[in-house]
Amino acid sequence: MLTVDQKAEPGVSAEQLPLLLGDLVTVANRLTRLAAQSTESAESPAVWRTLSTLVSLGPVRLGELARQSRVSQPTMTKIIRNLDQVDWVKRIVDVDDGRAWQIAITPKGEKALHDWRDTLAEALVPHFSDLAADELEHLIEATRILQQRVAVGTLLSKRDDA
Amino acid sequence: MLTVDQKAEPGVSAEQLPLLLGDLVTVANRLTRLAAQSTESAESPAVWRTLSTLVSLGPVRLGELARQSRVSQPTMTKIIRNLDQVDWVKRIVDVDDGRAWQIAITPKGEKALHDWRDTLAEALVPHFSDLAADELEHLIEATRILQQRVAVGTLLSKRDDA
DNA sequence: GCATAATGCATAGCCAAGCTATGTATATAA
DNA sequence: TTATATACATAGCTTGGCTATGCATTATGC
Repeated sequence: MLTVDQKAEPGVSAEQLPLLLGDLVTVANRLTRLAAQSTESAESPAVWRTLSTLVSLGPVRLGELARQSRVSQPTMTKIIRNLDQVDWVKRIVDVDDGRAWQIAITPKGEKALHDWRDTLAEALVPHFSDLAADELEHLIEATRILQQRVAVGTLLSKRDDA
Repeated sequence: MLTVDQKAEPGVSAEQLPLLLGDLVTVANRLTRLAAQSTESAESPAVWRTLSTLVSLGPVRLGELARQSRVSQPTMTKIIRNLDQVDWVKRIVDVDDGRAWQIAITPKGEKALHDWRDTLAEALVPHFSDLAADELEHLIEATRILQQRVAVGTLLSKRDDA
């Protein structure tokens, strides 16, 4: 019976997966808009995404930060210039390479990110506070799965590194 | 036992929900970037989001479209101007109100959206094709839940309409 | 019916996040 | 040493965001 189940499931995902992905990406973008509008944040998702990456990875090269954020290097240069100006990140000379910078989040940047997350939670909780336990479980697991799958370098083939 | 379970769950969600929402919004934004980068789409998420809304809702007023997309009206005016120029949407005189327009998606726009979704699926499937059946189930359910919750007008309190 | 207020959309102006192309300095390879 | 590659900055462009304002139409109040 387990063998039969395993044979059946790949077929299901092969049929459902493409449709799911379209819906998933669309609703993800809607959620991003909901977050932006409900927090009335003066900063953009790119800012929070960048700061989150620095918290997760620690100090990292500017180019690597761009890669992790899935944006071009000049875009990241611009984002960092803005964040540097408000002291949310700092540039550290990379002693191993005279061309490179290490970018690190500052305590001020960590606080800003923390504040944003608090504001976000407060704004969004009313949309989700009546979730049933199993629904909440789905969201928790889906978040975990997505975090794993969107992480840079996890593609099954080498295409993601191309 | 059911009563005990129900009493326990609200407490869990009250503690976990804020943290989950921060992670969820962050990963949603990452997914949007993954989608944009892997499809190499010349169009932005705002375009696909707008076209998707028109498919879902049918012809709708420009201002209502802005509201459904959670952007300001002038922003939507700009987006529609671009979509009108490439014949992905059409403007229809609103016979009930001389100030208003009805905006509808064209067959050409529907095809463009369909093509994008195909391209998206093709690009993203390698990231998700090895999902276990239960993982896939979590994503499917989470997508359904999010679609419900980000829909305009579903907030528990009236704040979303303010 | 007329005056006033409200509404729907367009325009204006600004900013930030995206991109590709190019430039400059440094590091690596031959 | 020279040629090539790499890391980041700059330049220029576009689009999606915003608020403020303008204009025409509609709704409301008297």
